[in-house]
Amino acid sequence: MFPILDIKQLLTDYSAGANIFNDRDYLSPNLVPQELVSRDEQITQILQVAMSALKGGAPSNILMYGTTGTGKTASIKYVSREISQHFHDAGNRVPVFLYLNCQEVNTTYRVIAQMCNMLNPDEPIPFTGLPTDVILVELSNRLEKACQGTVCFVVLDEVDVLVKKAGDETLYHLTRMNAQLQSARVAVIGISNILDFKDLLSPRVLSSLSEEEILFPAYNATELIDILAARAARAFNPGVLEDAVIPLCAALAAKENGDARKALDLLRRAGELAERKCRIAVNEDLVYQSQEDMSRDRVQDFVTQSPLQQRLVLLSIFLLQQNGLDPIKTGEVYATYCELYKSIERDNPLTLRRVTQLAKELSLLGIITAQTKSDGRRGRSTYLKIQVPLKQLQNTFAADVRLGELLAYKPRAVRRPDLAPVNAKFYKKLT
DNA sequence: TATCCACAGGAAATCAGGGTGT
DNA sequence: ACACCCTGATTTCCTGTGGATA
Repeated sequence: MFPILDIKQLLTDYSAGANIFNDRDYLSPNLVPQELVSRDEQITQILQVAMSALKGGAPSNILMYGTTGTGKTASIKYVSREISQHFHDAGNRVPVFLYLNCQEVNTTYRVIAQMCNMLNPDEPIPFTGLPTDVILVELSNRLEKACQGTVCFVVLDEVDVLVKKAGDETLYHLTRMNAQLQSARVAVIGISNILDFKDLLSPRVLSSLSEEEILFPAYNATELIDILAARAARAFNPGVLEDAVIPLCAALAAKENGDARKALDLLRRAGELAERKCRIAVNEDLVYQSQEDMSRDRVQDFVTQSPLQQRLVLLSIFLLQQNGLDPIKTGEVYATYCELYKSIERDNPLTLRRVTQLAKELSLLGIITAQTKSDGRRGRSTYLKIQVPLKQLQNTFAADVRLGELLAYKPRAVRRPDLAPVNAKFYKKLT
């Protein structure tokens, strides 16, 4: 017989816990609050530039910088909401704000197509197939129709991702758009997470895009406390947060680059944990636990969602580290990857070039560290090391249908450390 | 001090898979 | 049916490099 799940008991337990949340949406990083903490200066700047364009001046393009969770996106959304409301209330033509996230929309074609679709959803542009210059013409037609006599603000969030991937051609087209338009005008607002974004731009784009630059510094712990307190007052029911909770979330997030998004996430998770555990209040312990959960979930999500090749590369590094190899060099990782790959697939493994690329991606995600060092005559290589708890990775791999059984595998580099280091000829033979 | 190792990583090409208009 | 387009993943080709060692 299966044990019988006592639903009634669970329900009773659950109801006995306090009602933690009043409205958890207030802890969502996507919510644009009524008041933005510590961003008056930046908001004023955006507003000035935008209003000058709306009064008929030549629209200036804006570049906004700052690391993740410093309020860039929230500020621009806040300003666009206020401006739209203002023009609406005054009975004037409301300016158009097109918001695009370049993490998702990351090629010239897609940006232009997406803008077209936002301006006129009734005639969708196919997601591939058409030449880019054709949809550029279509875009200027649609801008002319939709923004007659007013300004279209094109907000390109995470614009650095777009430029890194597709170059600055998109920005070039957009900043030149005004020359072709009769009654509508376009202003580009680029939001970048990296501070040296301008280095990625060619001079022809740089001069027009960086007409106005606005810097968003990281929040310090005090500012984060203000932000959290304002949100928590609406998100939680009175009395459920212990006093130390908000300062702790703020301190933990301040340590990690002053990321408000992270601070909010931490607070929300702590609340959810209290709810699940039927507690009557949120305390420090729950915050620490949530922090652990966040790191675990991040790794788990990555491993379960990434493609086979990426998982194999991570597994190779894991096995080498698990078996005590130190340091772990790219060459050994590649050899191990090939061994693993051949044991589960018949066709060719990836080349070394691609595997180094995948390893680089792992290090960008913070799952491993990669440090390039020279061993003199024994060559130059990158030393890799896993940054998350090995136990955590082991559990995640163990649950992987395809890779679970490979956990017991001992890489050649571990079995026969006496063998000569792998070299270019060796790789040729493998691929 | 010139050499040489074991890669790093940029650039361009290729491939397969999804489309388009005529 | 055909010529042409866009995309993401990958390969191919290549030049560059830090520093122990001959």
